[in-house]
Amino acid sequence: MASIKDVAKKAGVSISTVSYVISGKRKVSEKTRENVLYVMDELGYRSHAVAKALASKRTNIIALVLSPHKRPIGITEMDFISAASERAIARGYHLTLWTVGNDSLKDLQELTAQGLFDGIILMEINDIDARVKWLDKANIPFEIVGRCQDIEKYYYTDIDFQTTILDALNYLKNLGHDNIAFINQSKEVLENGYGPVVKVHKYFNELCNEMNIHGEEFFANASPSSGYEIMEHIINDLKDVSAVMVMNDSTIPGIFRAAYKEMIKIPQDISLMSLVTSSRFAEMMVPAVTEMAVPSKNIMYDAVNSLIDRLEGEEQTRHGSLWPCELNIRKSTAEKRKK
Amino acid sequence: MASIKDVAKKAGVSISTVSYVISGKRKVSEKTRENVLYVMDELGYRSHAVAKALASKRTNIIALVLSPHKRPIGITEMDFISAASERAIARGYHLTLWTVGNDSLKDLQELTAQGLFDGIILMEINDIDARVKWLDKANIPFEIVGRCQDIEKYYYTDIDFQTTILDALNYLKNLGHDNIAFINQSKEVLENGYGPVVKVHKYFNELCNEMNIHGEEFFANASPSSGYEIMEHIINDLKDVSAVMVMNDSTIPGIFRAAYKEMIKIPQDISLMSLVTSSRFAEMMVPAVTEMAVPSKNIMYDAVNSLIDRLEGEEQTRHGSLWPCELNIRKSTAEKRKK
DNA sequence: CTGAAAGCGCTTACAG
DNA sequence: CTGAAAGCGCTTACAG
Repeated sequence: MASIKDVAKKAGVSISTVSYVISGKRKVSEKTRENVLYVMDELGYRSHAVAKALASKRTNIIALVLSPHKRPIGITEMDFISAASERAIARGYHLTLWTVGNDSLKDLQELTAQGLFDGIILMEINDIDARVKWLDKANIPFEIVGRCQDIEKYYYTDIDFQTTILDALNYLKNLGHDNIAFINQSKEVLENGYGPVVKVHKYFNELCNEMNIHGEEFFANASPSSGYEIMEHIINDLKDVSAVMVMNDSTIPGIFRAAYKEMIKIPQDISLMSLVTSSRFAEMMVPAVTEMAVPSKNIMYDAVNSLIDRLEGEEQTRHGSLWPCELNIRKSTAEKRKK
Repeated sequence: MASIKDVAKKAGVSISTVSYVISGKRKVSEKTRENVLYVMDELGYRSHAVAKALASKRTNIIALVLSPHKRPIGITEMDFISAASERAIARGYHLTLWTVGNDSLKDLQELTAQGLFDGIILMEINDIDARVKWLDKANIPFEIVGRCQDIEKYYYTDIDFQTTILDALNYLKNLGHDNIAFINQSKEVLENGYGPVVKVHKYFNELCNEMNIHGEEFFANASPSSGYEIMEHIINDLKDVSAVMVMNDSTIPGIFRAAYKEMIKIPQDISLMSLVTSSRFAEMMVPAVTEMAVPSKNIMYDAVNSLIDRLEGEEQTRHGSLWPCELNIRKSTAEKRKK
């Protein structure tokens, strides 16, 4: 519990000198410096984060905002969180988790008013997002993980959905699949303008056209039963479909159940591929699911670094970066079977 | 950005009066009180968390310590984290995630020295845990999620493993299973004294004896392939085993794979039951797995409440509480088949 | 019932 | 190269 005052007294120098030894913001003679350092070590001095924050107007804490009620925290979200926490700590910051309720704008205002956070990382972005506008106007440093309207005005990191869908379709097409069903998230989420769903919806349809693939899109709730229903429909009514793509992890167990019930083998009869998933999830399925895996580490490293760089006043050349998902070929996809 | 000073000036009272209106720690005449409240609202005053923390020596931040490198964060951990964050926010606190590296004691010392945290929640406890002793000696309020040596000296919340195993064995026995294989975590983890593994190891063997069940315990790494190997062995070499119990989520996909390969049906030929799992995980399996689900909300609510109660100087009657896992019967268990 | 003032442990302009 | 001092925005004993 030694304070800077104790160190100063014992070292026979002023408080400011100790402070400058620590921060390096002013030249200190080598002799005093060494002496101060020695005393600091002897007393086991650690700077008091709160006092430092009050004086310097910097807390070294950043907040990650999540709304678990709107979008439950799954493995993918968890990967984001731990990557962010790791990166923040590595750069000398703390990461706090701020789980907001329904009125997320109001919660965000509460959060920032306390002056506890140097910066904010916003996830689960809608195309028109009141929080983004407010943070911008309030002049609070923030980083978007996702994209929204006028994204070029802000700092962001996101998945490159276009490349992701292109890579996925290419992979399936090379296996001979040219009639593909795609299970997206719910229509409601699409209409709310949730970025990933909007983008994937757009690119899937565009790229199928360009690539001469017959693509049919379905919207499912985040539940196994919803996946079950749609898969039943695909198996029974759409006999030409030979591959199913999903961007809705929760439906996957239902898809397997329907296939099992209808005696359809994955991948022999129908190939299954998951988009924007966590590897840890895809590996848990039996058979393990071929996926386009979210590069969560890359994304969060970028986001946290960009935010902290700005907080520390570094030059910013970058405004945003996009990371495609990575193809992990596992056991749920195979060549289209000859009829 | 209105400060307490602005409010005081505009309301025509002293700073201390404003402060006392906010805290309620001193009687203020109804008239002044209302006036101050009115001005506060008008100026949109919010107390500055950092200044408040420095003056009051209370930051209202608690830290949750995790070591993701030792024990990757799965769905169960995630449930703990979000329950804790939710509870903390509901009580006016922030929850920060502190992910420590290999030398977790040193990291913990760093963490606490900064004076940023009012209290600490420690998870992933070993039977002999240097961090517990150190926190105790340093007189830092902390709560243990788990148990260790001399646990009655500390505050803790944990799973009631004895009841959990008892309930699980009873359930299986009532289905006619009296020859049960149990897949625990690795021998290494057991020898390191990791609480859940030590306890389940003990109770499984004790209770099987008492209940006249033939129980055989296996130790597996946290990987599908490890589950695959053991399940192959069970199927081929232990023909009398009719039920498998697991406390090692990561092995489960491997167990299913081995069953599938050996043409063993779950649950018709062998029942499968998972212990200390998250429902979200168990429901993802096909078939959905019968489990003893971790009551993560209850546990974290208890832990966070107990810690905050102590921080706020409330009387503590409770020292520790134990929560049994809850039986969720799903599709992976059935009556023992007649030979 | 209320105010003036010290103090929390730092940072940083000001002065020498 | 270094020190004395103001100030960050609060809380709380002290005084009346």
